Amino acid sequence: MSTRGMRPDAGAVYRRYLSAVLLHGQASARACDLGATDLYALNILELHGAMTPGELGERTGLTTGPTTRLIDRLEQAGYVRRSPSPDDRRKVIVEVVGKPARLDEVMAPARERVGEILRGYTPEQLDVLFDYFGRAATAYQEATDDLRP
Amino acid sequence: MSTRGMRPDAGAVYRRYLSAVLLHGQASARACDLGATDLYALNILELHGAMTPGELGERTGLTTGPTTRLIDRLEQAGYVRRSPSPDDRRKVIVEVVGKPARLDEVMAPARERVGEILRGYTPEQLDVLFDYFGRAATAYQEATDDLRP
DNA sequence: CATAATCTCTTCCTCAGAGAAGAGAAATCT
DNA sequence: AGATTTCTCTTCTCTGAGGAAGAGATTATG
Repeated sequence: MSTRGMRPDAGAVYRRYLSAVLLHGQASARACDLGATDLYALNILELHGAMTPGELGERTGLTTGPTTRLIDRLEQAGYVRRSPSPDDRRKVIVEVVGKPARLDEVMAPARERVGEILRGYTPEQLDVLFDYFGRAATAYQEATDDLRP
Repeated sequence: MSTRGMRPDAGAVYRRYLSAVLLHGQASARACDLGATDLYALNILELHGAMTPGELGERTGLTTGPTTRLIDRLEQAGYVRRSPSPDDRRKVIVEVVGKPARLDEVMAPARERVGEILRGYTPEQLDVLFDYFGRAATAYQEATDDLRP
């Protein structure tokens, strides 16, 4: 790739990168029979930490009924655990107890390939990359939060 | 990903980054009422270019019936166009005719934030980042292809 | 040619997942 | 204490996506 200044195809490169990452994520979810909403909720729980069913329902956009059954599915599959809230006995805390093993397995080839790529960079270049990863993660997280109406 | 020799939290940083990107993608799709499979198919068409319903069905893992209706939905919404194959009159070519405007709109805040971040790097650092984007896109694409059984 | 294979599309059926409404338990407010 | 509000969970219903089987059209094969 030609990399001089702000190259004119920067947007195209980034779009292709984003599409490839998204497609791989979707394909991975499919490969381990995880429903779209279920993985969505798992991602939320991993990024924001444990929360109540109410908040999870709000973030997923589901009403209380589907939220309960969503948590049932995740709990059944062993990805999530319900525990009583210490300060409010009506509430329940939902926390991730283990990433789907199958998902890790399915994503392993991609991780290996990315690892291979990263090993090709110098420590200084890796500093740049991981600086970007950290900042971009926050940026996407904020942008996602802003999407909630 | 193997993170030997890198900063100890490299794996965690990368996982958070990946989760944030995936979650934002899912949230964006939701925000414009695109079904998970529909967006999946659109991503495939964008990354691999025009193809026949048969190949699209193979890549999405759908049988012919659902594939036809998937294309119907995308065509109805104006994202995709059917045209007859010139060399085989049984075949149909499905091609992306326009990215969902609403999706672009929904993703704009994230793009703006990422653009802001990228503007903070020197040209040399941008070289590293876009070199990575290009390589990683190919890596994820290959890993996704390997997922197909 | 005639038969088989290929490709898309249609039809019917099934079922997971989402909404609505309400019950029960617990906290909060007079 | 009694009343209201807040949470979670249950039940019922329904929409919509996906699978199976087959029709129609076209191409390939013997």
